[in-house]
Amino acid sequence: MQPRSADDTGLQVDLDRLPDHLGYLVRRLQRWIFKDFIQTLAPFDLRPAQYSVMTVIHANPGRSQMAVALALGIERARLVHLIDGLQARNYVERVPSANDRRSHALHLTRHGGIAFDRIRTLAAEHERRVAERVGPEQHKALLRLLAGFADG
Amino acid sequence: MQPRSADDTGLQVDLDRLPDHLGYLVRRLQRWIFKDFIQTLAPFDLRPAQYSVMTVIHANPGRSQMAVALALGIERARLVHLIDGLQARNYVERVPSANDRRSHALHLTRHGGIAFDRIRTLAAEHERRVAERVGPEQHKALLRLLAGFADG
DNA sequence: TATTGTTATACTCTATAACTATA
DNA sequence: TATAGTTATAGAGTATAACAATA
Repeated sequence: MQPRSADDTGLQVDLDRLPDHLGYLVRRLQRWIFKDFIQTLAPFDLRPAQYSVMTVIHANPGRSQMAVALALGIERARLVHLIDGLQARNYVERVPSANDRRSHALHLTRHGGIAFDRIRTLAAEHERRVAERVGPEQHKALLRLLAGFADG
Repeated sequence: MQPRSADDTGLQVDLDRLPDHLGYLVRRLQRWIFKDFIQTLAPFDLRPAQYSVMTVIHANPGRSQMAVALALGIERARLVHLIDGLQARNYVERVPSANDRRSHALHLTRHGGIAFDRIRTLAAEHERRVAERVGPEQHKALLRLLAGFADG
């Protein structure tokens, strides 16, 4: 085998000022976290966005798609497809709203509620792995530092 | 105008345990940061991934696409398109490698180097806005907490 | 046999615009 | 006029698989 060359993969690469950009660090962490979430939730084939939608519907039954979209910072056009998918799996139902015939009241179905119990268990397991990865103290510090940040 | 109804947008929405998930908080922060980055760099129409690639090539001229891809955690198939775009704008050039005829040595062009100087200025301006948004102390704390995290 | 760059495909997510039915 | 939901489109990013040239 040849000695590795000057432009080879094996050599260290200088990231220069990238680590001074919070966006760079945050993005890399987020990718790792999402990858672990998706793997952990693989038995339910549930992605982070779907989990956040189910969580909000579970905690706020009867709210409209707009309310959920605004709370999560998801485009309402995107939420349509997310709800479509969850509805197709019989996790979520759109109930005609009594007050405003334009909107739907969102609820978890019975099946969705039962699934959500187990989904939550896996999500908690995932979070333990995140804490382990970044360090328990760092995990607490990060939750505290980022608490209440809304990207409005 | 009617009083707002029970499932209306105006009411508070309970996020339940979402804020205990680091992934949720990190994702929302990352979206805000990227949005600001894209706006700030709009004069160059440069996105975060393109900026990271130019930064690494600038700091490590002559390295291969694989080396850059590994350093940034970008799929090599994806990097092909990123380099294509930067090359089409005459920011980056692929030079045939002397040692390994399979690979290209990546360099910023003269034009790319000049642009990068100004791009860096805008990126620093962006970072000041990030620090302002999360708070200067929190910004420092976050950089320290996330330093060295690699999503390998 | 393994690696580099490339092409191709599929899916997720973001961003917009336009349409409908209601308000 | 404005809003809720929907449909459609375009682009970025991720994940794979396969191929040619080269190691």
